[in-house]
Amino acid sequence: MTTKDTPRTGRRGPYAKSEERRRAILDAAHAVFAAKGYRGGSLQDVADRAGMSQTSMLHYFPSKSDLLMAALQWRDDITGRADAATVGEGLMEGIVRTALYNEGIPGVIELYTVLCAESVTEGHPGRAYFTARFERLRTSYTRGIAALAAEGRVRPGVDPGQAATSLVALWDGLQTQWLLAPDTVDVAACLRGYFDLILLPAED
Amino acid sequence: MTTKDTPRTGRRGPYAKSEERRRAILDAAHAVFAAKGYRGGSLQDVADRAGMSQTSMLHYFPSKSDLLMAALQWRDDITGRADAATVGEGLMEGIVRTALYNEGIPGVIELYTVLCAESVTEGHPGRAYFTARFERLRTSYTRGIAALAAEGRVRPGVDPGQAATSLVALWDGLQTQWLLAPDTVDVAACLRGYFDLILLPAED
DNA sequence: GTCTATAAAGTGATAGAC
DNA sequence: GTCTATCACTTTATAGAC
Repeated sequence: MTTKDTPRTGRRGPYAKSEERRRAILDAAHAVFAAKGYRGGSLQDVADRAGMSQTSMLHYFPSKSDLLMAALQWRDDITGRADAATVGEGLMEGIVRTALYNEGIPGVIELYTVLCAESVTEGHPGRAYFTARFERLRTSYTRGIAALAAEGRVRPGVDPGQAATSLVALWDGLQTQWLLAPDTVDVAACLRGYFDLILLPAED
Repeated sequence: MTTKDTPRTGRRGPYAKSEERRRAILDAAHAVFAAKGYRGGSLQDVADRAGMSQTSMLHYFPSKSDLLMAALQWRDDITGRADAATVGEGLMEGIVRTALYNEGIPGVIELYTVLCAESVTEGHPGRAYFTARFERLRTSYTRGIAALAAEGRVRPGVDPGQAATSLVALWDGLQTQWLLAPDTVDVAACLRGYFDLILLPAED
């Protein structure tokens, strides 16, 4: 023991507070990057919103790119829990339900739309993240559509891989148009329309 | 005559040079904004690429946002001429041909993809431009699909407006995925796949 | 029209007191 | 852990000589 004893019950105090701080920072980073993009949003903007100095914030996330990656991962953790709710649900039902839910949280859509396109620019720290995300989505949807095809529920001539890529693209593109014209574009209806095209009417 | 005479044949000299300069600047701006986005690209970057000082450049375009709008308009003028070539061609043929052509000029796709998403951020000067562009595209494609529907060439149940929105969204989303994984994503094939879904096989 | 010089503000990041 | 102070740099934009 080089320093004075630490009471057992107090151990988690600082950890809990530290976690709370991290959470506040990530929440602020999410809002700032969604509204201004990664390049357009500054550490000062995030710190102001989180209610602390910019240097204190850097104690938790040592660089701006660290903060971006942490914000993206954090959002994944949250939406990952929501995705778990789709177990047992059909591919189409899960996607349409999520699209409807997303209309209530435009900040999340804005974050992904803005950062995704920004990530294709020179030296953007989010590029690997979005590349991997797209690969994962394409693989997942291809499996889902192939499973439906095995049940004979997919229109003949539809290629599962191509339909999966198209479904991801359609969803993202619709969200972009929706952000610019929310009263004109109906994301969920268009996605349902696409499923109506690739799926055959139920047999029973 | 307050100053010395201007020879008639020399009149267009300075205008021609000025136009050449403007063109070089717009070309550089296009490349820089495509590679780094509007917020990520600086006036110095553009000036360096155009081969002049940053202040000289501001003589032609007095502010950064002026430069962005001019670059967008300039590209419209060029692609507008290419679009004129689609007159008399079918909607699908024109779109697929353009998509194939675009694969050869990734910088153009990058510019639109990056700036379009960036334009939904706070106070972005390109927002009105992209909002108007989407409205124009949706209207144009809706007309094209409705015309095909009138000929009985569209699958029953397909709504022209919804299909037009979806077509624009699909194309944009495919280009984003293509920029991140050009060897995996086939934009033209997916677009053809969508037309196969909404169009009926030819009768003859 | 083009330049140098510079203003005026903001950037991400570091040092070190407390 | 949190702060002030500050570094080293970049940003857009202006003033004015030539």
